[in-house]
Amino acid sequence: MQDVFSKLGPLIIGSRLKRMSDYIMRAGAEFYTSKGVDFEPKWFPLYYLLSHEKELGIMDIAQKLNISHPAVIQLAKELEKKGWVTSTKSKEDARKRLLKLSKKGISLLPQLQLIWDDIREVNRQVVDSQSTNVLKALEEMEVFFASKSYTERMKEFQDSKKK
Amino acid sequence: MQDVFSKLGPLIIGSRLKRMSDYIMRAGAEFYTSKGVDFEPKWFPLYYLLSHEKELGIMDIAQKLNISHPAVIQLAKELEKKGWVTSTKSKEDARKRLLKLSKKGISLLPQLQLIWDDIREVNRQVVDSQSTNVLKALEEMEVFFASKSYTERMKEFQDSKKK
DNA sequence: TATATTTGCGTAATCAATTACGTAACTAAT
DNA sequence: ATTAGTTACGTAATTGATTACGCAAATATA
Repeated sequence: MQDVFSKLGPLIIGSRLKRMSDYIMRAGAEFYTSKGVDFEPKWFPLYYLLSHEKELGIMDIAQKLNISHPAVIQLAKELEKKGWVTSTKSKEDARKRLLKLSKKGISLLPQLQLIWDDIREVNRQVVDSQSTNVLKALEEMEVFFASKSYTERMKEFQDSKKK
Repeated sequence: MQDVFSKLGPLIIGSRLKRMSDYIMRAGAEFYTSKGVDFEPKWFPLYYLLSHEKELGIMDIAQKLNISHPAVIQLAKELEKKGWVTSTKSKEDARKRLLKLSKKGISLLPQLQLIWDDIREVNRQVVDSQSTNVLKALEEMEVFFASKSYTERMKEFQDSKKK
């Protein structure tokens, strides 16, 4: 976006965040491809999460990743197809299907780690270049909305105007 | 996301930006609804752009908004259905279809302005609450990547490691 | 002027993720 | 022990946006 939107400032925080995130995600995808690794950025959160936990149910994952449970099912299906993830029925709770990395999935980890290290490094360059740290800003926003949601703040502002 | 990801830092800038943008956009949608206005946040950039220009071709818009041209066509279709946007064939260039706000679309503007003012106000609260300004951080990122793309920086980092 | 290339637009297919809905298993309350 | 309510999961439909493709008009080139 250009001129017209520069004046908008706070009005379009959402759109601008989206635009930047799209940009970075796309570049990430390119990078996996350039390294000849058949891995997609959208798999990262689930994969990474599973690499740090023995096994997790679908809903647990959905909550931790803050995505819908059908999204988890979909991602899991793809990773199972790759042979990197397996699932077992829980013995304590027959409703639960537990996901975990397969041996093959675990054995891929070191290779991915190298790539993640590179991504982390370039991202760090970004952050280091900034006088205003985007991660810190995000952190602050998250805290801000955790204490009171956007919608609540909207309501309160509305009310305050009426008086 | 929680614990597991907090250590990730720079690695997941993209995902975190996306998460926050989703959150804000969703809240925006809620707000229009609560005000009883039949308007969706995704329409904002196109609508706002057209409110500041006489008329624009599909590709011009796609570039200005940094979205694909089919996306513009789709959005335009929706706004035309609402009766807020009309289109005419360009006389200078028979390939071009020019979009502009209809009278009805223009007459809706004042009402939308009020809502946008409220959104702007709450967004300003966010920014004002921050010791680290998210808009400034985004601005810096945009400049950073404008001077050299993410992918280029990746390549350079790869090369520098080889030596 | 004829031909090749580029540009603007539209449609179709695809993708990633969501909401809505249904079913089965567990839990709580009587 | 039954019943009601909740939770976990799966599928289907929908949404929003993209890429791929094709056509027609404009532009550049021979």
